[in-house]
Amino acid sequence: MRGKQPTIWDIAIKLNVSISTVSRALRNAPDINPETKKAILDLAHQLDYQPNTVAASLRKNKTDIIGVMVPEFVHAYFPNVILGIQEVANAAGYKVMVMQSSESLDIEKHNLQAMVSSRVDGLILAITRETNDYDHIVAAQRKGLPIVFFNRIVDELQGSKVMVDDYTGAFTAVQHLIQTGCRRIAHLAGPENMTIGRNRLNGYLDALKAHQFPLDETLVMHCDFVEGRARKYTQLLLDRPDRPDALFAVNDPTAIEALICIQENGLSIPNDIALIGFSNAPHSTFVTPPLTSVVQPIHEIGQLAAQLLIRQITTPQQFTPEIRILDTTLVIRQSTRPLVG
Amino acid sequence: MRGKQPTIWDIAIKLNVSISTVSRALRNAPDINPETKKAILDLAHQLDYQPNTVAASLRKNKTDIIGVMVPEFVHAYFPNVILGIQEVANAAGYKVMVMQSSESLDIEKHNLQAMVSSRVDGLILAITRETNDYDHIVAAQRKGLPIVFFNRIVDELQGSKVMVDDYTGAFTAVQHLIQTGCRRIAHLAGPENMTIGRNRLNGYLDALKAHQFPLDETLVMHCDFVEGRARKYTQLLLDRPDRPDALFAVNDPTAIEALICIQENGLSIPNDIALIGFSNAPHSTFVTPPLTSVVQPIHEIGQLAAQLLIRQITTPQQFTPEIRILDTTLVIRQSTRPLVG
DNA sequence: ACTGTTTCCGGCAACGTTTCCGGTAACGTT
DNA sequence: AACGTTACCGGAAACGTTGCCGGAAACAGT
Repeated sequence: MRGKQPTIWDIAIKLNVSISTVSRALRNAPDINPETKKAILDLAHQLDYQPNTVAASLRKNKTDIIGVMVPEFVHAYFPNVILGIQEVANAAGYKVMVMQSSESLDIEKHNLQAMVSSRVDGLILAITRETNDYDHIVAAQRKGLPIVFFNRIVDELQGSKVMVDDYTGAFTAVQHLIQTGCRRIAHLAGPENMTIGRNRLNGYLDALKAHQFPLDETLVMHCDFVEGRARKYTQLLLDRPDRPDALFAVNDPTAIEALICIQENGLSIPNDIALIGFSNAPHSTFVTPPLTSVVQPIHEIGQLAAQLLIRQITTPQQFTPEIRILDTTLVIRQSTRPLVG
Repeated sequence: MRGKQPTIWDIAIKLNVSISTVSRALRNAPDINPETKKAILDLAHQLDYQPNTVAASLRKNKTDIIGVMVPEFVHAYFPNVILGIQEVANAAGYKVMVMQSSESLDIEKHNLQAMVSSRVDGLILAITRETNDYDHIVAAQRKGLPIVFFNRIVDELQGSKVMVDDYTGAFTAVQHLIQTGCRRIAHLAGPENMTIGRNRLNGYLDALKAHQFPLDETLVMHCDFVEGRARKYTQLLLDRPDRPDALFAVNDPTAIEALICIQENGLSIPNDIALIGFSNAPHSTFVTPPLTSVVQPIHEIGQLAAQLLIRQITTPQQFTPEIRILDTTLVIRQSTRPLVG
């Protein structure tokens, strides 16, 4: 930004008042004459004055910026929660600064540094799939940076967290597969160090157990959110003589990879293999057949995370970490068999 | 950010040097003794010192932040160009601040104000579909804010622009429909005030003309990027006695709406109706049938936009607006009929 | 011993705000 | 007439950097 921008100084001089008065007028403080205030506001408008927030931030020791870091945003999930975040953040007078770590721990560290250097007032964070030590995050927290976690939750970190009821969601999904006649159900799983992976796995396991299904550990494939792995592992499953007749995927992108693989093998969904995803990315409705999926309230996750963070920022003294668990619902489409009876 | 962070002052005192020296060490200036530099760097590391960039920005009159504003990022297009932007921006030492206008002119204005208030060094901008006056943008430019435009381009604005060869892309697409035997080709069009809409429309029209097709203006439906409209208009087309046998959509989200509508009417793609999209959002490969589409180099668009912007920021004196037009390629999948012969 | 040059460092003024601490004038109250 | 109160305003110090300018010391060349 090259061209000199007008400052409160310019306004003050032109109106023969002090900069204090101008400042008072601009952020409508009480101690000011309505007339002078109007004059200042008019001139400010006429000059198209835009306050220099970086100066204000320095002085106030507060940037009114909320940082958001997500592993990626080419799939629909994260953009949608960011939508929710922006909604409540903007309403509360905060700007939102989005960064993506591209599932890389190094970039995550680097971005985190940039965030604290930029003195964001708080951070909403979904860690990388490869984030396995948390020193950088703890260090930032110790510096006083409020962080709320979502989606990629990990027990080792403390702070507010918003998550969904992964266990029940998974349980219901697998139960539905069982009730529609599936007998060998495989799981394309997420990373086990995250609750998102562990809880969905446990829901899967417990649903099998509840229906007296034998446990076959070779049926859980750890795709761990890495692109392309679901496709490979699905192929492995299809090549087995005791091929499964259903797949429960840890999320929709994983499910869609599986779907493509299944169809490439000339198998039909759901007759040969039933398929359930998790997340309900919008385009899970576009694929053929439309994907049965465990829907989470994506938008609400973002809103809630922002609310918790803002509360922590504004009233830090009475802050205690809060863990919020939102409900999921199973949306049945055509990638699973119809319920008989 | 509550807890007091260490400053160069703390380092200076503890080491009995001046803050100037600390500053020199930190941004490795030449005039400094390697030993003192090492001592400072060590202590900085030990204290986990993170420079206060807002102070530095104020002093340097430069934030090293590039703003990006897009109408939305729940579809894959914009996230992907942002990826390209971040790549070159980060490599050049810039942070990226992303905002979305949600296709609302008011939000666009508001966000733009926030951007100039935050004193971003430059802006990469795709305007809203409802942006029809440009005063706010021109005002920002007059203040010295470098802006490069992409995707949503408009003749009334000047500045660097990166776009794709919409005309040729559209022409080739429609020509392909003709060559595969389609005889009544409709166009689900974009807004005509944007070159993206106008050029694709012209490509469509000229392709028809080049093959001596009669012009039927009732076959171009102005969907203008508004959600749901493509579906409605496709239904109108399908209800006509002289139903078209092909649709050329202004972009992929529009195409997918049309696809759903067609299938709901029990018609087959491409036999009853062939369909071509534009943009190649990744999930256009997931739908059934996979979408024939005009592919644009999305990633490259972002990279190029960032390069142009950074050049303008760093060497403003020798700046002249640059308009870059990237090539598209037609990727043929199964939503169009096979080429005979 | 003198100048000139190099190497390193400190002082200090900015950058544009906010905000505390007063101060003055006008007014009402005793 | 003296005082307290109110309403408004100005001065000035911060916030944490950067970067110019100058200065001291050390060293080289005459």
